[in-house]
Amino acid sequence: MVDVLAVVGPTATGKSDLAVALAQRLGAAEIVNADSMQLYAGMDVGTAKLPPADRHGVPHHLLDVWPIGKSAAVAEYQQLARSAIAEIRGRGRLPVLVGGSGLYLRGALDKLEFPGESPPIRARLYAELEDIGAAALHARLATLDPAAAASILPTNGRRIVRALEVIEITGRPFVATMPGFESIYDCVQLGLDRDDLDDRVEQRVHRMIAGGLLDEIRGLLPAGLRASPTAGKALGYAQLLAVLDDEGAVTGDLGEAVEATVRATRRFVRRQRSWFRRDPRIRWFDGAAPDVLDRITAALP
RNA sequence: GGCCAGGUAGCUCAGUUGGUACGAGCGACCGCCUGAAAAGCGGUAGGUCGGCGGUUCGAUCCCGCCCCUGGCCA
Repeated sequence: MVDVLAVVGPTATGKSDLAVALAQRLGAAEIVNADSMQLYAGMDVGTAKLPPADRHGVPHHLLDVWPIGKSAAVAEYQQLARSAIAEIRGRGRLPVLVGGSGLYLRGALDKLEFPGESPPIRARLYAELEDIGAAALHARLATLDPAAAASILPTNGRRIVRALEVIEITGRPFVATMPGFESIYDCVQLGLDRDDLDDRVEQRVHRMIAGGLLDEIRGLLPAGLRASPTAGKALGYAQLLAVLDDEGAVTGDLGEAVEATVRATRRFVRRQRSWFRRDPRIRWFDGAAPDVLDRITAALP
């Protein structure tokens, strides 16, 4: 058997349930979350976090570990994931990474090293971005690090800022291209997809609303969900927040917010597909096939 | 039945005082992504400008008729 298994793919394909079933069938397996939003405590309905009852006794790691106000960070996740993996393996059990956050997955599994960060420097750069615009910052990046500038579009303020930040704190060029697909573990990545995702996404969003997403958001308001740099930008949360006031009263067009969530989620599915599509190591399975589990176990080494 | 507004990209709408449609947002498709990644960013494809006829060198824009939609009046 391998060091670690990963169940990846776009949202709403059934990864969570499948992973539990797989863990049960394999035995001695534990799940490690690789979903950037399920890391947040309190975001349950809107992130489709598996309720404890549906985990069927399979231990889950890295759920609910970050407070709402925290800014998410891949590098931190990388640490958490790797130590969870090490710990599980240390007990002689198999870690099964599950999630659709592509960069997080690669951060956990692959030879990726994230340069440090400096909140003050970043804050200053963002202020400048606000001030002089992305094009001007990009011009500066071009003089400091032509290679990075060449691979980052002049309109992408966010990445330009990060590149300048890294250069400033490390004194070295910013490596703006992803490395090849090389894992630090002996691992197998199982990709789950299905062609009825547009419908499933729509149904799921409506189910979330029916399942109390609005109340969940209201409950997170005091914790600072609205001001939160990451959590408040999550699919569904951002769109609904836009039609809720600080008391949680609906002040806008709720129906439109729901539709916007569906659209944004479908777009997200597309982005996830184009991210995962490039990774030649992923072995794809049709999540809609009734015998996915059999097919997957049959394909395992 | 009469009056008014409107019929332009898959959708919602700009626009052309008659001379190759600058179209926009959303959607679709494709792609990028190293500490916010459910975020951020880029590219491409879509239009007989409701139909028919007329005026004109030329009509999506003018005229007539017709069809459709919404509203008002009766």
